[in-house]
Amino acid sequence: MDTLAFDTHDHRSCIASGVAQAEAQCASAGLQFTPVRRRVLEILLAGHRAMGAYDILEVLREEGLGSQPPVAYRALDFLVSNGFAHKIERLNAFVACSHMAEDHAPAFLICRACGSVAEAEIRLERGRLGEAAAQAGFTIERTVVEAEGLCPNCAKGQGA
Amino acid sequence: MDTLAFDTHDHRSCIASGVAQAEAQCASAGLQFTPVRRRVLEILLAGHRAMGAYDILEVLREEGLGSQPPVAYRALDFLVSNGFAHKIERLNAFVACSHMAEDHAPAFLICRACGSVAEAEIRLERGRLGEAAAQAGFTIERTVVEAEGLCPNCAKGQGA
DNA sequence: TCCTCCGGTGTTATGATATAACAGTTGCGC
DNA sequence: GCGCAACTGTTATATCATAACACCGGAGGA
Repeated sequence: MDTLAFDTHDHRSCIASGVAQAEAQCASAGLQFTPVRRRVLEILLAGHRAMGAYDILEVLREEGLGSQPPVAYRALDFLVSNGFAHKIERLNAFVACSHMAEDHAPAFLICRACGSVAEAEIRLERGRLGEAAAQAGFTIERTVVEAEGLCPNCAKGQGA
Repeated sequence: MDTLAFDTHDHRSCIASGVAQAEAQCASAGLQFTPVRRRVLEILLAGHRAMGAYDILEVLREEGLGSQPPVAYRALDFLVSNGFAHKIERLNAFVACSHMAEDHAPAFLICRACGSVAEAEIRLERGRLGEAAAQAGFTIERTVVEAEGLCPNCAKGQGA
């Protein structure tokens, strides 16, 4: 469980190491880690929270890296399909992946008060839903697991 | 596990019993089961699959029950908040609940080929994510669990 | 009885999210 | 040089969702 998102910390290193990992994986997989893609990943890593495509687009626009939605969506598609970022369906938003090295099925804890998002790993296939799916003959290819609630910081502050 | 959605069946009875259950629960909880709300639930039960708000709106419109988006969204909000229907975040769509009697955390199996959706029940809080969340001090209030893949029927037909 | 409040409905307008389609560019191998 | 493939830039539009306000009708008190 990665509770980083709920703690204060210096994440300059997250950004650097995230980008470095992505770069390395792209190099070894023959994928193009272009400026726009790199920049979008940096923005996500820097935000360290879920960001909408249009939030990201705004940053890109200020930097002259592209000003139309498809620019952001294409970069995000690339990052998501290659496991460098994830989409939070519940929020229609994106976060940088915090376990880039491993192949994994992501799960998220989303704080409804402060919007922070923590990434966990869950092997749904091995749990009850997985059993039920197997029994029904259903082949799971992809999972969306998102829990919404209150993070420790916000729970302290307001109780509800 | 409810694999109904993957079997052929006569679901006139699903519709009747679903509506009856909702009606009974509304009566006992002092909620208004108005014509629009009833009709939207019927449409969802009849579809027996995930439907977009605008799909539903189109039916309502043909029947003179309202023609603007808020009409559909309000009825859907009512049904979802009271557990008579669920939203599939992955599809931005809605399905009638198949376990109306029980208080439950829904989980879904979504076939990417035919679009059918089966509802299962899962107690995420009791699984690994629940443990991790508890350990991190995170309070889970609501969960989104959706597995995408191939249902048995589509797997037979096309393999991939 | 009448009034007021409240929840629901009808409508306009708009916001937010996402993609289709096509032109232009660059790098690469033949 | 040429064709191809991948990426980018842009226009236009599709799709999903809600804010805001007017109206209506029933419940309950004065």
